[in-house]
Amino acid sequence: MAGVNKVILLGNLGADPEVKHLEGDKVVANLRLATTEAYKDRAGNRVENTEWHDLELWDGQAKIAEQYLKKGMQLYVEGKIKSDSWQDEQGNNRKRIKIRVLSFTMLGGKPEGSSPSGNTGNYNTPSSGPSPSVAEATVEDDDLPF
Amino acid sequence: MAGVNKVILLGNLGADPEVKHLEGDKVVANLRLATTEAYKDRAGNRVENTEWHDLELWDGQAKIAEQYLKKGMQLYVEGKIKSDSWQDEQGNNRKRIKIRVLSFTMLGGKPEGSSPSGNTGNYNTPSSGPSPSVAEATVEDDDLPF
Amino acid sequence: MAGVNKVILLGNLGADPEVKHLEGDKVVANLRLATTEAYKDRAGNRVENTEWHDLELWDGQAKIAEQYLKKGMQLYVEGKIKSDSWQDEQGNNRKRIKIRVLSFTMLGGKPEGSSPSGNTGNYNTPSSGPSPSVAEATVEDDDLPF
Amino acid sequence: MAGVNKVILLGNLGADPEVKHLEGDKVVANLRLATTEAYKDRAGNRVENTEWHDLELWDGQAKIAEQYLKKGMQLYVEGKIKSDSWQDEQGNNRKRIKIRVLSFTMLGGKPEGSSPSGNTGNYNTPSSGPSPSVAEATVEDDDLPF
DNA sequence: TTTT
DNA sequence: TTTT
Repeated sequence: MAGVNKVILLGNLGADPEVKHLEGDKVVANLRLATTEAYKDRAGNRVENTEWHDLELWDGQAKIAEQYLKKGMQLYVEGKIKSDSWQDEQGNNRKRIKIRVLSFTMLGGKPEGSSPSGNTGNYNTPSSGPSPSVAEATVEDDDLPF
Repeated sequence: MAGVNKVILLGNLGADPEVKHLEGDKVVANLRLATTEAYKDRAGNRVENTEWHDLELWDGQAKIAEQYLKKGMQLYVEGKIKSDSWQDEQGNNRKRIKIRVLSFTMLGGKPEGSSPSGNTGNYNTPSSGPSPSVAEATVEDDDLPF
Repeated sequence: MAGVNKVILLGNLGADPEVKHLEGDKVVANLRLATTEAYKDRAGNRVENTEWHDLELWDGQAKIAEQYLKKGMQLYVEGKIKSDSWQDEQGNNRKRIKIRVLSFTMLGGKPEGSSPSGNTGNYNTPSSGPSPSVAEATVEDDDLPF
Repeated sequence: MAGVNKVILLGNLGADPEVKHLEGDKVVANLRLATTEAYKDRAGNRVENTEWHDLELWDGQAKIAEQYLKKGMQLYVEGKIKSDSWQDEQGNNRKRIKIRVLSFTMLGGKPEGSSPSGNTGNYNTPSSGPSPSVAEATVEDDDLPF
């Protein structure tokens, strides 16, 4: 029976993308995305809970990620859960879950009013952030705007 | 920054729920849900890909799961990704991901290939399926219909 | 700024699809889908609330809808909100909203145990429901399995 | 049968909230949210398509909206489709659809092209934007942080 | 107008 | 390891 396997995330990148160029023109990008949830506990104290997600993007999306995504940026992502299985060095069966990204939208990064100064290597250097022509587009799977 | 961490699944249960009654009236149910995706490969052959998800439900939801959910049933689920971290016997840091269920809806059905007659122990024995009063309701988190 | 406009529905068809074959091989199907919500009011009485949605499918999807979808069937749908504007006979500006379907999954129809007898023209005549080859596939936009 | 009726939107507010304080402490806020989609047409030209959504929030959410939401802000919204029916002045049956908001998250920002300085009356006057205690929280239905 |  |  056909099913549904859908993930929707909105959070911030913990690091710049890690991109690998494979043989046959394949490209894969891995991202770490943090989603933070805030609530009050029984004592009324504000508690924050952060979940880290491993995202995987391929080909056209991976290239866009490589070019535009930077540590700290806020991202909206749609994808699906995918598990990888392998054996570790001790021969144990291991399983890991990744989010295979199907589309994403860049929402910008640190809010306006924050000081961009001193952020060498930041996503909004050298000048003013992602180029509008990309920042305004939702990036679909296998979309190749180049 | 507030984020979004949302999972939507529609699939079939691979087994009856595993339910644990903990101290202090806490109840937890664990479910295995399969979501199947079908597509054609480059050669035009139909390929099926099944992903298995570990679901976790608590308290009121866990009790409903214990009473009504059975292997083979079709389920619509909303929840969020939650990771557990621990050390295994060899002292390795291990991480595992579960779907914390926030609401679910029973859709009936059983997986294809099962025998529609003579389903001893099936979810719709002894007579005619889940009681309407529950089968018709979406089960929200911390909902306690008893 | 790129945005998100996403609708997820799970409900039952109120009627067979209405299909129009337009010039240039274009096909459009219109569906009425009911989503029902049940809750208890303050007095503890069970209340049902049904919302009716106008769905629009095009081309390949429309043809699948024409062939397989029938009144009463249960459907999972993803799409987006689209508004149409026009002037009515009195010259008033009118606006109407439709759900443009991007993918759908057939979940079957009336639950097992219901009597299919006497349902002439029903979705599960003459024998045993939608053909597996289609019932098992999620139908994506512009997907043409014929 | 229990169903699903879910809407996910990410867009910008076209105006400040319209808030009405009703008898019995009820409060309702109406918002206009634009979601913009960009794509290339057959000729390769970039086309933008904006859809406007009518959002409705009640009580605690409406008060938060009144206090913090301003024209131009970027918002992530989850809700459901709700239709209102009435008769217009000519006695025609009319129907209108709103999005009943169940939770929302403020993402900051304002639409491109707006002037970042001299924003009198803007959402980040008089000083520095939404108070962190609210801006960081997702606002759930019937949540009353006051 | 669906479904339970 | 992000963000506020």
